[in-house]
Amino acid sequence: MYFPAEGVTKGEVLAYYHEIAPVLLPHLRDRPLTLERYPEGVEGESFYQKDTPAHYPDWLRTYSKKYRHSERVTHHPLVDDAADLLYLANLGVLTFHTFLSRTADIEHPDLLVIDIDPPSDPDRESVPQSFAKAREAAHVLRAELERSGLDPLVKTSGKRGLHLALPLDGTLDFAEIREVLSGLFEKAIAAHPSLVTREVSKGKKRSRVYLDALRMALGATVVAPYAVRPTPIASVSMPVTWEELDELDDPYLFTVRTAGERVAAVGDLWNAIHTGDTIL
DNA sequence: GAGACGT
DNA sequence: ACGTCTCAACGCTCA
DNA sequence: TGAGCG
Repeated sequence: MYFPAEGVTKGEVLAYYHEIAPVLLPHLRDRPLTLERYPEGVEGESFYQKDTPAHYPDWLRTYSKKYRHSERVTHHPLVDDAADLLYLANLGVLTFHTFLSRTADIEHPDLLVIDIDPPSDPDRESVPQSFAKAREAAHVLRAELERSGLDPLVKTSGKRGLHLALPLDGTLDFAEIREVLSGLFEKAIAAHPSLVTREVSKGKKRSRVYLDALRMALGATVVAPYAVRPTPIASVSMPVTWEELDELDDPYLFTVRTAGERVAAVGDLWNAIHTGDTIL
């Protein structure tokens, strides 16, 4: 029993990943992964795992990376097919976190992600209220990008926030992307100072949407679209259209129980990530 | 979830 | 034969 | 310098 509050079992999680594999796999392909594991279910202990222990099967490819403050080389798992995906899901992986670059050119991100992190003050703000601010901020960032002729994709994070994304052509490195992003954020903040901020507030209470350009870095990760999140209801990160977003007032609407049917109906709304080649 | 290690 | 431990890590800000 | 944060 992985999600006791909803009665969702480990078997259902595996069935979900199996069902969603055709749209999920292209987003994982060749991206080093960080795994977020809940081997005893969502109410049990959890841990992040970057390295691949020696006892993992040898058909599971890995990407080796030496971290500055780590003695050893870390062997990030790579997912090529449904077997790889299900092997890892069977270890209790709920959330797959992906690099923003691929193995072929690890220094140059092919994915720009903007994390819309809504206000978090449970005393002052309800989930619908803070999500409304996240939607507003998403529109502000979208409008700013559109001025450069760019139209980002959007998805729910599966928790309270939103993720905007653009495919990149791999010309710029992480530092250069951070610089572009900083400029974009400054413009957004200048236009809407009461809505968005780059300041981390003390006491983890915040009334504005937090924008963090530092998340575009080698080794930093983002929650993959369609990934399961460790919430009581087994919510998932779900791509949506901008029109849908305006009608959406529950960031937790999509779950392992409902996502399959939706994706069968609308396909992968983030498919453009694989074909686009935005030049910033 | 599973191996390493300690008791 | 069990119980316990481990399984990430960057760079900011504030005390 | 170190803990806390995202």
